[in-house]
Amino acid sequence: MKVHQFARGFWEHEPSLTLGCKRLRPLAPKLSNTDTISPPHHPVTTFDLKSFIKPESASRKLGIGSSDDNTNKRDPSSPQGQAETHIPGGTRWNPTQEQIGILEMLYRGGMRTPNAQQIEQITAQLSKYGKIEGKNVFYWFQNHKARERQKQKRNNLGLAHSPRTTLTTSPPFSCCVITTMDTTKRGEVVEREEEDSPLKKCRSWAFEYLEDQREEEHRTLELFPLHPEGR
Amino acid sequence: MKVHQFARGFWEHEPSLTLGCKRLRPLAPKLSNTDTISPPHHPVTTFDLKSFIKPESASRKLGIGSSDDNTNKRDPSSPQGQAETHIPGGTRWNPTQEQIGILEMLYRGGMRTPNAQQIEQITAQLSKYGKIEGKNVFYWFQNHKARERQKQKRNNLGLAHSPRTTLTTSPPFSCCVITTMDTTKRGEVVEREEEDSPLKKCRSWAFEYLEDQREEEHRTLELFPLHPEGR
DNA sequence: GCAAATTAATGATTTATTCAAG
DNA sequence: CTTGAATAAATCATTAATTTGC
Repeated sequence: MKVHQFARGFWEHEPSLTLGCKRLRPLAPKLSNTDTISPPHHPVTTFDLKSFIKPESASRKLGIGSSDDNTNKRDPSSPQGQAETHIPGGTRWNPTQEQIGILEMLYRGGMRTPNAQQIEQITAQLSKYGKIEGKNVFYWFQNHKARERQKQKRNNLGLAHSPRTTLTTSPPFSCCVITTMDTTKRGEVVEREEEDSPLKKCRSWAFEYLEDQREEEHRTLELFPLHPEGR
Repeated sequence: MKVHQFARGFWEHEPSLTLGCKRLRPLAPKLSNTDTISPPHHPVTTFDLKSFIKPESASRKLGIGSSDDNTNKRDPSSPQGQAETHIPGGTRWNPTQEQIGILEMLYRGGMRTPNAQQIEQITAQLSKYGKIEGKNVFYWFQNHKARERQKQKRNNLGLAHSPRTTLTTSPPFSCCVITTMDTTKRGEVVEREEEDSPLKKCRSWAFEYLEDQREEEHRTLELFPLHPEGR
């Protein structure tokens, strides 16, 4: 691996003096990290996070085994069927097929920037299919939205205009392909796990969730913060 | 009507504040931030949460319209969807003198992007001087950093530089920028300690906090992902 | 058939912009 | 006009695909 990491964006300061004086004092043994003090957060989202990880450091290993409280649970009974095993213990979120499916469905359904409450609910649902945190959901929407935009922009450049705006990308939502699914509701884990079952459930949940959200809008909405997360 | 959810702001809520809106409901047992923050032990805390509000598009509105979403989007005339949906009482943070003082001190001390844990601690401290939430702290750093940069850029342009490049903008952090503190910087602005304790304490806290942070860095840092958000 | 070496995707952060409260 | 808040755009970084040499 390489770790090149240089300060980005200095268009703002020239190489004039100081360079040499920059980092005297090691006090920031930040390994190879950025200059800031640490990891960050987000606008409203704040999630948190891991901080310094040294790519090559051997220390970080996945499975550390000790999973204290929250550790992952890697889906409960998930047959998942995939031969794969990414049980990462630790790095970035690696979405499962089901999770992606639900997210895309929500996206197609019109969701773009879910609020905290929605994120929480979505996360709760998705966690049935694999380890996931709220921030992952948040990021997914941010990235997906941005990348769909890029993609689209690229396409537009190629061919401008055209009255046909039918796009496969994000249909109005109402129409759904999902409808029927399985009437069993989003009941929790239905034990019958067939290969189709999981996906089916996902779709079902997403569909209902969107429906609920729509109703919510009509209704008043409670606003109040939700809980924090207890840390 | 609109009233959308507005969950904004939860990040960390203060125990008692409440905006006067409807926010009954105790919700989660958040820890009191003023209290000690050390929970069991979490490597880096995780804040989580966010809020984001989608004006109203998400579900319904979008649905009906044609897929304009990807079609053109980015219509210059229509900036972003934010706007509207403003809560009545929702007001924005109005920092007190003490709070600003501490924040600036931390900034001068090199802090630029505090992580969740740091934000939490800072917030706890600042809440002694007025209502404040974690996100306010986060935003403050974001904005301050960005605006210092702008300011600096403007200056550079105006003066075509000059050997003096005050690096107030983004010092790598290591350089001791901090020294100032109470050593009587210029003596002017500082009202000296005679003043009352408030400011003094602020400075004192900020100073010590930075010191602690530095030590922290030397010390180990655990790396490994961390837990999710609890709940 | 593998596994190092590349490359393509995409998760996670940071920076730039925008909007509006005061 | 200042600046808190929120989003979008740009980047960075890591993982999964894919390719390539053996």
